[in-house]
Amino acid sequence: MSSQISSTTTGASSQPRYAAIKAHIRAQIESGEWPAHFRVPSENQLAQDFNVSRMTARRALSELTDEGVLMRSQGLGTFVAEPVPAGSLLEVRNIADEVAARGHSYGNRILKLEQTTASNEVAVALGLAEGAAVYHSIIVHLDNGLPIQFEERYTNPTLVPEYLQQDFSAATPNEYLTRVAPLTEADTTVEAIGADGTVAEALEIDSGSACLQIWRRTMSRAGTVSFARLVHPGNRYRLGAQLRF
Amino acid sequence: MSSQISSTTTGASSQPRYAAIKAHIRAQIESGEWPAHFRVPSENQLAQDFNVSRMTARRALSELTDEGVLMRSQGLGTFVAEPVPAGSLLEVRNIADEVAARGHSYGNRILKLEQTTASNEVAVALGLAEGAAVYHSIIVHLDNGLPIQFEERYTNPTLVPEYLQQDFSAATPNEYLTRVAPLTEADTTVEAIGADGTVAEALEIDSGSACLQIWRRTMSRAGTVSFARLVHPGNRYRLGAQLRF
DNA sequence: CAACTAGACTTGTATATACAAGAATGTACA
DNA sequence: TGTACATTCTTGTATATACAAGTCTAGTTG
Repeated sequence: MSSQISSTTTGASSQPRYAAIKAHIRAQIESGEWPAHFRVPSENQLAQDFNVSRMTARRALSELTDEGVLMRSQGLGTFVAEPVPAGSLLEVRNIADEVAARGHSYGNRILKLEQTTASNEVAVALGLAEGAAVYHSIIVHLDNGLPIQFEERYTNPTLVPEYLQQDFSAATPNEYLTRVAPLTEADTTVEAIGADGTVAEALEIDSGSACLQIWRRTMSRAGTVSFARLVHPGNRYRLGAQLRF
Repeated sequence: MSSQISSTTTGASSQPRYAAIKAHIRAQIESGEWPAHFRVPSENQLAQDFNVSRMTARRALSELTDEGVLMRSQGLGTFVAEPVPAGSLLEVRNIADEVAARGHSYGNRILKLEQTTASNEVAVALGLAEGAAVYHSIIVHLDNGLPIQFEERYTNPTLVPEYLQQDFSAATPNEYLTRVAPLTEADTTVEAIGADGTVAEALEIDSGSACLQIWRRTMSRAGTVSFARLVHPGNRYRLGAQLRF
């Protein structure tokens, strides 16, 4: 019943031997044969079944553990892990939609809309050379007339050439960008900061008061589209996410 | 010329030998000594420097590669990867693991561990009657001795009766809870606040300075297990997430 | 019966060794 | 000059071995 691997030589050709063991285990789990908490064969057992050394069998189990597929416990054994949530919550949502969903009126103030040269930080984030031309916009979003988000955005002009000509009082940058350059990926970082002078004035809050700052790099197939810094007054905004296991 | 291993016994005591190598490499990178794209010593070089076998040095490099800290290329060498954002937003992760993953030492201070009665807010969150008995704990988590998280937690005693008897210096509440009551779902809310007196003192920061506050309700099959408020100093913590579309 | 102990598992760490395979640098030869 | 080859780095795969350490079971002992 056990599959016998014939070739003695190590660096066979196509794929390493531990990959075959990983594939086998994955197949059992995906077929439902091995449910969550099922105890998978031990290292020694797998080594025997697949005719490899224990260290090779171990590698298969270790990698699957790192990948969240299995769980191991010294002395007990190796078990199939709970299925992962995988679902990406915390969608990249349009602030205007969010305000509308609350039944409030949306508005904005465009503080800046210009072409400038990329600083080192911006260049790295957008994958451009330092000093390259980039579009730069600063917009304050209003919820029932009250500032709710300070948006500073750097956009890649090679991917979105008509950015500066847009009417952002009609459609937000986010809305426009997702239409012209469908997103494939986004890096998001959340941190707490004290508002500096510029932000405080724009959001009509005291300088130094706690704000939620979100950095977001959005990428489409062609490259990094845009790099935005979104600042919310701490007491007027919350980020929510629901995770499932 | 071959490395002479003095101590014959393998499992020394505190931490494995490859961990020391990982920590060393991390330190060089974090100090700026080794910038992005810097070529790190080869497996053989590290093996010699740290007086371990090549396979042990290799393990350190491999794990750091899996963690996104390094990049390897057969025939060329091992290089420092582009810096990536910290913390992971989506997964409900153990703060102790997160600290350990950074190669830092974890510690905590238990400020409170008691049984009390549920306020209205707590009762609603846990699905209990107002005034019902709940467990209440306050713990400060340390990263290299520096406070990095203030954790205030209310736990449902009907689901986790032995909560108060746990030794939280050994396993964090998160760790313990996920063991005894496997999670099925979690609500997470992130906001920015100014630190109040209690939090400021516990985190050793100035009162009023910006903090990331995370509310998290964790549910298992049997009901709502726990309701936690996690406060991070804004300048010592970031939440990151990578979303795919 | 309870408590301890010894063994038989398990995973975890560490080493020494071998060969495969990618990449760079030199050197010899046409 | 330039191509081909050998050398020497590097990382990647695989094995055999040893001991450490966690967990359970069965047997022994008080």
